[in-house]
Amino acid sequence: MSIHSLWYKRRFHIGTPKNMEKYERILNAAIKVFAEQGFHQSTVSQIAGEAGVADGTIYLYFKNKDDILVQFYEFKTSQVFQRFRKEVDKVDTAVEKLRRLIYTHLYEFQNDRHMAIVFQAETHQKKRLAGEQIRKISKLYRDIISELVELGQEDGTMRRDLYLGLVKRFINGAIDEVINSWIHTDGSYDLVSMADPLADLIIRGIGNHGVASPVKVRHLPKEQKGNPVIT
Amino acid sequence: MSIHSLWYKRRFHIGTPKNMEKYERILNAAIKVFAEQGFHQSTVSQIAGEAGVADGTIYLYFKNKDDILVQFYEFKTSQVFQRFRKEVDKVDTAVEKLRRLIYTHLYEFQNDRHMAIVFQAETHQKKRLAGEQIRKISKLYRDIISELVELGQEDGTMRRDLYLGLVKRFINGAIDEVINSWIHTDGSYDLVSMADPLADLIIRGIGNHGVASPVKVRHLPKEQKGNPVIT
Amino acid sequence: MSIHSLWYKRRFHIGTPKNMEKYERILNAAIKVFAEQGFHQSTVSQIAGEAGVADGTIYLYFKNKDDILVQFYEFKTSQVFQRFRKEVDKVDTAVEKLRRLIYTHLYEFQNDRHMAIVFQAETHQKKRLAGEQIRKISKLYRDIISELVELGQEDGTMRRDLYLGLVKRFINGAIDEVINSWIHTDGSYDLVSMADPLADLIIRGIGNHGVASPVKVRHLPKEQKGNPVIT
Amino acid sequence: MSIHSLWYKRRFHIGTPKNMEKYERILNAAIKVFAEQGFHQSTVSQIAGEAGVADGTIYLYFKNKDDILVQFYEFKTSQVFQRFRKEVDKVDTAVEKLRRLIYTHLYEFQNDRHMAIVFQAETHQKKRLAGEQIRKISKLYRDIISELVELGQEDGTMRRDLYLGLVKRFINGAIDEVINSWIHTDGSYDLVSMADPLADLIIRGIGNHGVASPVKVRHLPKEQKGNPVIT
DNA sequence: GATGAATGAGAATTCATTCAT
DNA sequence: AATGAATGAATTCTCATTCAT
Repeated sequence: MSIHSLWYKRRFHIGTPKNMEKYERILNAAIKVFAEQGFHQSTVSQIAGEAGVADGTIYLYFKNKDDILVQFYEFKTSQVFQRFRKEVDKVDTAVEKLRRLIYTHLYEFQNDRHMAIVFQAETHQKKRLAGEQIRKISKLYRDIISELVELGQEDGTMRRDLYLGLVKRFINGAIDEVINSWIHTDGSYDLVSMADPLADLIIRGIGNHGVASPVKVRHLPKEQKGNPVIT
Repeated sequence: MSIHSLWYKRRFHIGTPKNMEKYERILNAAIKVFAEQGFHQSTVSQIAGEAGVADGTIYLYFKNKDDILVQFYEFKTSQVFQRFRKEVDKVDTAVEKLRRLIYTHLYEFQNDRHMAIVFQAETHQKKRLAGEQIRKISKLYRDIISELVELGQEDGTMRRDLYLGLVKRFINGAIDEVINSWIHTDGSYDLVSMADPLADLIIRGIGNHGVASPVKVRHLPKEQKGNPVIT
Repeated sequence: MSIHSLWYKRRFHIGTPKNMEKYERILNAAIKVFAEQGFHQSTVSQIAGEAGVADGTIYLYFKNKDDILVQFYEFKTSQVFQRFRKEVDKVDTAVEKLRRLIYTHLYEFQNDRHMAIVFQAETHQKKRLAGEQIRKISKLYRDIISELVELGQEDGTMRRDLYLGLVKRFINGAIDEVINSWIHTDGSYDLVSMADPLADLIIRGIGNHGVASPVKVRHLPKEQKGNPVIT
Repeated sequence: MSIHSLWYKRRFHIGTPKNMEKYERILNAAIKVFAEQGFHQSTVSQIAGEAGVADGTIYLYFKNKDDILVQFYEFKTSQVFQRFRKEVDKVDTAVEKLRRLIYTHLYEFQNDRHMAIVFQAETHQKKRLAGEQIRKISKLYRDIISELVELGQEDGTMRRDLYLGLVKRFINGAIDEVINSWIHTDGSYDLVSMADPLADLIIRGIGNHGVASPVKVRHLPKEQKGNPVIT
């Protein structure tokens, strides 16, 4: 009867604990291997070896190699991102929410380095294997930021002249790159300790407002807009 | 000396103009193909086809497939980044320099979309094929930012309490993600128009300073640092 | 004697009725699956699924996948062919015997389409998995024809100038192809209705004897024998 | 430029003689291997080995393993069958045409035993890989027979009470099985020598017409039609 | 006896790279 | 220099068979 494949069970959460254990073992092994070598450089054999199962066993739990990445997002990453939401909901003010988002983000990624590496690498691919899943997660993340900024605008702690679409990317990107750097220095420092200074930068910017000379938001002359003057 | 390979010549720019033309043709074809399919999904045959040369010809100009990516960074990307340096040097104040950096960055990436896509995707891989080149470019970029921030601190337009290592990433990340978003929406809007608002965000932050309630830089209680309190 | 396999019992018909029932269930399921997909395209899992048993159970009743085909011939097909013998024995004249053979053949194959399909397909393979069984059955079939023709020659209803080896194939082939055509048109017409006209053709041939111009059994000129004259 | 694949050239006959030579070498090697082991038991490696090329080379000339079989029918078998048509057209009377068809058929199959084996085996599969090609060839063959019989009916040498659809299968099947038998006895006798006796059987049938007792076309009693009486 | 998860040998296919022309 | 046919190592995936439960 068995079509020799259990992966669909997983999708619908009907697995027995025993199988679940092996499923997670393979998934974690895969993430480790992906983190070390990148998705395309990794072979199914390596994953099987790392998980301590036979090559064929992988295919009982995953449709194919790509599906491992898909499920990484669906099953592992989205768990983490749902935790962001929960954490953010625990505090009330916009600024506190932002701090907590950043803190949790860095905290979770620091505590699961392999996930962090795979997430950062694969999410930046244009042709992504797990496009659907990534889109769902990104949406969740940007929704959190949107809410948070809108709240801040209401309670007066955040500027009202902000283009939300840009702000979301601005915040997201700043956090992302801090994580990236940490990854590429092999996690040699405490990522979480960057949370507060980073939140501070996002909120206050790097300008020295109102102190010495107030920032003159001097825009580039119009003619430069269309074409950068390479004088 | 039956030279069946010219790639080392290229590296040191000793190619004849005629060959140079073919070299660039192949490199551009490769970037286009990489942008469309990702490095690993692209085949040497596809690149050759796009460049209008035979498969074997690729190996007269490049050591191997990986080398194409290496030279993309060495030859193409670094050109662009050197232009950043030039542009930034043209203005004097820190804030102007920052604006010009962002502007040029977005401008150049918007004008060479294939480069932008390949750069964003491949640069985020941990196991990078062109690690050395990327590091050089990143260094160049971060040096520009460092200088710029230090200048700003001297002339009083930028905060003096900034951890430079973090600021660099903060700025880099914010710009990066704005580009990423643009790529993933298929470049449907004018990326360059984001330059000024983005510079503004980086300088002023999102906080509403001195207006209503000044931002209380309230740090999370100490005990939360080690472990996020999931209360 | 931890017997984890009963297949040898089956071979000698010592199974208990209960097991026999499961044995037949699996065999029929296999034939159905083989008929639909061909032997090589069919998987043991599919057969198990069709039979409503676990994959491993198959191996309690059959030595391996090939053995299913072997037993198909040994157990199923040979039953049918023995029925041919019985039917033929019921009538006395050669012509009646031939008619009855054809009729029964078409009748049985029409009534067990899966058997017909598997039989026709697998019997024509040169490297046959069940070679021994097929040979036995073919022998049985040809023996029937031999007897029948010899009888016909004795009672004067059949020509005496026949090369028996050829006649057997002639008859066998004609019947076979009629069944084949029926299979490949998805059994859309009544196969049994072909019995009489087919018998007629075998007995009378297609020639218009003694009516208009008697068939001149004109043989090709000698020189054409060794090599077809492609004039 | 090359997509590393030449098979489409072959399809449209644009190959250079040199490539053509290799194409035919592979095709013949494949047919030999298929004949010896059956299509499914044969591996691409075996074919490559037999042809004296690398495994990958196969894929320059054939889309995939299945395509080898498809092209066997399209390129090799159909050539042979077109020769049947030519031969048949060379003579005028129906009976001569039939003799020549049978003769050529046996002659060609005897002279290309591997082709004969593969043709007989794969053509009888219900789920055929080269269904389209087989259908074309079968049509061609049956058209020849149709014409031939119709001609015979006109010139009075063939019976007018024939159901053409059945006659075609009757003739086809008789020839087929003679070839089959020859294959399965490892071609130990002269197949072509069967041509005349076989043609004779087809034309005259096995009945002893007009000599002793004329064949009473006695049909089985009606009640036996629906259900064979297994008394 | 029955099960079905696990195994791993084996097969098809791809593609970077070479090299004779 | 340029070509592109040929190569064969490497990889994914399948599935018959086993065996602990």
